[in-house]
This record gives sequence, C-alpha cells and structure tokens, in this order.
Amino acid sequence: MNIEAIKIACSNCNLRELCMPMGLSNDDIERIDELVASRRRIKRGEYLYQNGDAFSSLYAIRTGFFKTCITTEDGRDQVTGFQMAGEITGLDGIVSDFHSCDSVALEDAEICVMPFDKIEYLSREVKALQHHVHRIMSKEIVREHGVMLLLGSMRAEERLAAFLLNLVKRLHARGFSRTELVLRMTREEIGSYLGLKLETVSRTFSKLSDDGVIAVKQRNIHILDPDALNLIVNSQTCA
Amino acid sequence: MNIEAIKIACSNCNLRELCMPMGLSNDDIERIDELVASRRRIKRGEYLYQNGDAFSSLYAIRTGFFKTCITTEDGRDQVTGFQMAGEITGLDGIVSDFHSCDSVALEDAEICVMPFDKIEYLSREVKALQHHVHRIMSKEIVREHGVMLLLGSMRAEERLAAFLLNLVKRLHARGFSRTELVLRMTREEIGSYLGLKLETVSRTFSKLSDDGVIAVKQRNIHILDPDALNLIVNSQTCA
DNA sequence: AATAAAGTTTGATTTACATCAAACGAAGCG
DNA sequence: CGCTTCGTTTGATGTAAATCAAACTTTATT
Repeated sequence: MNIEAIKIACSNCNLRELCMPMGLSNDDIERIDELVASRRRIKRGEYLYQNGDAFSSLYAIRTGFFKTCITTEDGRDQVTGFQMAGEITGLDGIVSDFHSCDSVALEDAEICVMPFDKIEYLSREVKALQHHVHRIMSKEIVREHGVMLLLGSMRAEERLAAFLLNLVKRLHARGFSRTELVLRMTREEIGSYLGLKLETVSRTFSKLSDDGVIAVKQRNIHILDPDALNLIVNSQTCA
Repeated sequence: MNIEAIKIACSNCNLRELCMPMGLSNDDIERIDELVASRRRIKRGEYLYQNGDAFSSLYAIRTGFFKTCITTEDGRDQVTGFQMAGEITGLDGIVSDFHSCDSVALEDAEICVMPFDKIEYLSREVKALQHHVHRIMSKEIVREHGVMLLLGSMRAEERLAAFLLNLVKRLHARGFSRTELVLRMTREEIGSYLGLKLETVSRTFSKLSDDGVIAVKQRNIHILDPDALNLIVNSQTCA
C-alpha cells in the first residue's frame, strides 16, 4: 500500500469506531481498506451532491456537518436530516441511480468517497461489512420513523426538545459534552426539519430558556435541566 | 425440489415482477428459490410482528394489506406506512435485531417469511439480489423523505391528495384501476399517517367530494379528476 | 333480528402555530 | 471602518386544524 492509500485507509482512521468499519474485526478492517477511493473537501455552503446528480458513491463524513434536503418544483423545502462525523450519507441515490435530495455542508468539511460498486463487491466478500451496510440503512429507516412521529404528533416544544436531545446524544458519542452544544444550522433549517416556522423555533427556544431548561446564547445551547427536557418529550403535557 | 418447496418458490410466484425477484434473470430467480422459508396467514387485526419482537426475517406480502406503526410509552401512536402485495416489511428490525414498530394486517393476508440470514447468504452469492435488497431499503428511505415533506410542509388537503395519488399509483402497478380504490384503513389510521385528526380527514374527504375531485362512498373512492388532485399536491394554493 | 360496538360525518368553539411586521444583533465585504 | 446582508427575536393578528360534541351509519355480537 502506498503512502496515499494508507492515508485514506479505514484501518488508519480515528473514526473507525463510529463509521463504516464499526464492529469489524481488525482483519476485516484491513480487507476493506480499499473501500475509500478518495477524500474530498467541501466548503461551507457547497453541495456534496444534488437532486438529479448521478449516484455512484456513498459518503462518510470525516469532519464537518451536513444537512440533506428535498426541494419541490413549487419551491417548498424540507430538511430531511443533519449528518455529522462518522455518519454515512447518499443512501437516497441507490434506488434510482440518481440522488433525490441535496446534501449541503453547514461548515467546512471533509468526506470519504466510497464507490457503491466497491461497497457491494466488498460486502459480498466480507460478511461483517455486508451486515453493517444493512444496519446503516435500517438505522436510517428507524430514524425517519422517529421523525414521522415527531412531525405527526408532537407540539413545537416537544419537537425542539427531542431535536436537542438527539443532537447532544450523537455529539456525546463523539466525545463532546452531554450538556453543551453548538448548533451548526440556522433557526430556519431547524424549523424546516421540525415542520415549524423559524419564528416558532425562536419563540420555543425563548420559552425553554425562560423555564430554565436550557440557556441560549445565539447558536450555543447549554442544557441546564436534561431531565426536564426528557420529560417534555415523553409526556405530552398530560391533559 | 419437493412439492412444498415448489409451492413457495419465487420462480413460481405470480408476484415475481413486483416483489423480491424483481428484475432478476430467470437463472438468478432459481438460485433464490430457497429464500422463502415458509408462508404464513395473518387474520385481519393480527400482528405480523410487534415492537420488541426479536428480528429474524423480512416478510414479503403475497395478499392482504398491512400498516406499520410505532407506539410511545405515553400512548401516542404514529402509522409509519401501509404495505400491499409485493412489498417488503420488517426492515426496521435489522439495525438492533429487534423490531421497533408493529405490523398489523388490515385485512386477511398471506406473507412469505424470508429469514434474514438466508437473504444475506444469498446476497453474497447473487449480485442482482444484493443490489435489489439495497434498492428496497433505499426506496423506503426515499419514501420516508416524501412523508417528511408531507408532514412538515403540506396542508390537510394536499396531504390527503398526495396520499390518494400514492395509493392509487401503487394499486395500478398491481393491475387495479387508476381511478377507483377501496381504502383498507380507517379515517383514524389515515389521519395518524398524515398527521391529522380523523375529523379533519373526514372533512377533507367531504371537501374534495364537494369540489367534484373525488367521489366518496364509505371506503370506496372514485377519483373523478386526477389532474385536479395532482394540482392540489404540486401547487401550494399559490399565494 | 336485536343490540352493542366501531367508525364516520358535521357543527360549534378553541388553540397552537403561521403570518405579518418591525427592530435588533452578528457577520461578511468593499 | 462603516455598510450591507443575513439571521434572530419579539409583538400583534390571523387561520388551519384540533377539540368538544352530537347524530348517524355500518359492522360485529348474541
């Protein structure tokens, strides 16, 4: 393996506990070292892929923060997810060989390009990789079920609480604080994801702040009372 | 192959154009004939699987109609999808080895049990099956993106129009009418799926009926003006 | 067939969130 | 540095859908 190949090998990556090689034996990780064809830097605001682009690869996020969103002809826009380091994006393109949503970097980012034919080839060779790919897709399906519950039956305060708890949980798995987080997205993007208008998002932040549940300073959020936040999500105001 | 095995073989199934063997060559279909371990009959109202059940298999629907739903501790309920003949259900269980939602038959049904370890084994052998499994999961992800858009940014009338168009499209692919359909679910279940209360669903049916877009007789829907229905979905009242 | 239970429709009222509007703060740019 | 742009907050008002309520229809049960 040459220097360039070593540099992008999963076996040499500090995210291997979280990302594509998660749960694989050391042997298997070495067998999938050719998975990543290249790395790519994406500046804030740039697209990783866009609706209509030909699908060829999945992308593993090394650094940075992304949103995925769908835009309809009539100009409606829906953020379908936010992705951070160690997460895989691009799954929407498999079914039709074209991407059906946009992926946008919310901060300068670096991603690993994993050609999907290589993923399929290696999945046939490495059982653990095959199962992991299946799990990644199933996990995305289950996540979206949760979003459907949120959009279908939660009130604004519950939605925002669930959103913050989800974010902080994923950040904590990456070694960040359990109580402090920096939002990488605007109020409008949060609103789009949660099915709310940006004014409602702002008001709800203010409400949670007034209630002493969180402290808000621009995009810096400090969770003061995690239990209260959990309670907001799990009990619908108990009528 | 004995009589019993032939009876449940994909190569012998009238749904093979739609279901698991879709797009496979005749050779490949024969190679996956052992995919279905058994068939199971489910009566209306019975569970195919439930939240918390151990995951072992995916299920292909031969006949009948299902809903999947998640129920939270606090009693909230969200229908996450409706499944009909030729569609695959159970994908939610892959990630954690336990099902995270319920699958309920909305009419007497018959399903094919496909043990997931067998799917993975055959996917390693048959490239076309591997890719098809990936496409099925990606398709579900993309479908859920659409539901997120619906729940996040559409008004009641748009949601119901989109729902009817989606149902009739899938039914038409199965040889049914492009304009007539029989709803297998209650107004409440439609409402749960669409993030609306049953009264709103009922009112919206009445509205569409008054406008001459559809004719409603209990659960029988006749689409009188497909173009109008499409227009409702694609243009947000043009403010 | 009678009765009960489940599902649906329609009306009156309430409400959570959207919309409209204005001011303010932070950040990017010439 | 001042200027513009973008993002955020807060207030006043409007509205789509929720809630409450009652009648009605269909389906299940005995």
